[in-house]
Amino acid sequence: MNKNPLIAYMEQRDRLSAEEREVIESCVHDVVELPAGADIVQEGARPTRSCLMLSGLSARYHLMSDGGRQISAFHIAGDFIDLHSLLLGRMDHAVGAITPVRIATVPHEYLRGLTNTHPHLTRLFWLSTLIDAAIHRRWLMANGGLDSVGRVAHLVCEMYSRMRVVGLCEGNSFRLPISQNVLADAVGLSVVHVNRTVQRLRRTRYLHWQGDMVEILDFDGLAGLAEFDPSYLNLEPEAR
Amino acid sequence: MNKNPLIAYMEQRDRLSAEEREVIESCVHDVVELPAGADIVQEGARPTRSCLMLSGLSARYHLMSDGGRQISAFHIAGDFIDLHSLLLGRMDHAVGAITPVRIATVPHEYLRGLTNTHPHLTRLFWLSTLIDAAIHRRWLMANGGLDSVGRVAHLVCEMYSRMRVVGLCEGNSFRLPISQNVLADAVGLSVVHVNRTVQRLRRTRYLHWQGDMVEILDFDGLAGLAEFDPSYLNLEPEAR
DNA sequence: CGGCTCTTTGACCTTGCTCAATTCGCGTGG
DNA sequence: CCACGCGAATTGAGCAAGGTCAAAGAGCCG
Repeated sequence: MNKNPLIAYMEQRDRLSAEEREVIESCVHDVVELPAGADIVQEGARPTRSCLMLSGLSARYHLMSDGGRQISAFHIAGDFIDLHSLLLGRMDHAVGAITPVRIATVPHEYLRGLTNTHPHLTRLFWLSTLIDAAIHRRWLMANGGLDSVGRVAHLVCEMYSRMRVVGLCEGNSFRLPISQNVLADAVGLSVVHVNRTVQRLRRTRYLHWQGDMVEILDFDGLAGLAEFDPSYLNLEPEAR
Repeated sequence: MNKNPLIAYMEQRDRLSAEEREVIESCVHDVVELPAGADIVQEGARPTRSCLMLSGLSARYHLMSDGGRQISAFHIAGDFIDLHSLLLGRMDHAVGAITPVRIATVPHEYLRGLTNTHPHLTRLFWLSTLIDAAIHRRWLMANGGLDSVGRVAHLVCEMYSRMRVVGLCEGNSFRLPISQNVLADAVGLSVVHVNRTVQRLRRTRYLHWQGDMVEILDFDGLAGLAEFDPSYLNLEPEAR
């Protein structure tokens, strides 16, 4: 993965002109590294830059009054994690690094400038936030309508599908550096129950899940449990 | 409410030029009425027009394999219910009319044209989809981290806050034409449990809820149950 | 080795689900 | 005016998925 992951992300969805590729390339300028556990953006902040993930895993979350943490999305290389802060004033949630991350920070002025000069690129940026919203909807479906096994299976299917696009899979295997604690916060279950659910999932033989490594053995089987249909990820190139 | 509700929606978030107001006005052209229960957009469709709610209540939903329906958002006057179909190819969910609705349908070509000529308006359209996403996130928080009372209270707080903006409240009262069946599909609980939850909510004396009519008696009390903070709705005008 | 986080297990409890029946409001046809 | 039908609201009883508490392994790093 030498290629800029945002270009990979975009080209999975539409065709880019040479100039557009250059513009995107120029976004990767101010690169920052943060350790696992660090907050990339804090809830309530009013960022003046947006962050593009270059590597690692991060999560959007919100702290509940009982101390619990609810995760509403994971972000991997190629994801613009807080592009929405360009137009939304205050951050209504925080973004934290799950693993060590490398991110490029892009000034809002620069992005706003692009919206005045590059309509097509603007639509693609917009698109990426729309896909985020589609993912949120899917999580609502999964967390509201599936049992614990389905929820976890759904997350695995989604992360697998998204990681493939940006070249983070080897064959049917990928690293999912999500502890069961974090997993629990994402699917809205207790750690104990997540643990038992993962064990049940392993017993299905649809996947191997050992530590960080997940190998998909029967994607269709897994997708069946999760009622997973990847079309919400908009992985087909199309004129946008 | 003679005013175009989309203009009310936009002006709650930013200042509009006279020309922009005109452009928005011109979107309300092809008006359609649909009865309660009708599908406004079907899952899997590839719309060539987007729908703007003028009146009534609609819901985005997805049918689960067990026949259940998971609702991921409600839409009221002023909401662009499938603006995202402009850039996303296939609808990953359906939108159904909960009450009879009046909608304006706007051709995608027209909207796409605006993205080429009106950057500020484009940002505002983008903004409206970002607010939708913020609402999804909030629902994820509520449905994942609150008990049944909190979830229902959250929905009430949100609908109240949103309806006020577009002039659908009288004092502290508003119509919430959502049957307990529909409510159950939105908060991810069974009808029976929703019924008991609503009764518990009534006993708190934070609200009067009789049939369709909800009167908020103690918003802060309700917001406390729901951990509700309206800032995610971005109700403050700001240069975007 | 010691400390730390993550995983796993057991026992018991609670919230919310299912099934089934009753009631209520309201509009329609007789 | 009244019986009837129908969807929505309500209630009761028993069940089950998932939560809580507590403790024991496992893996990893200094």
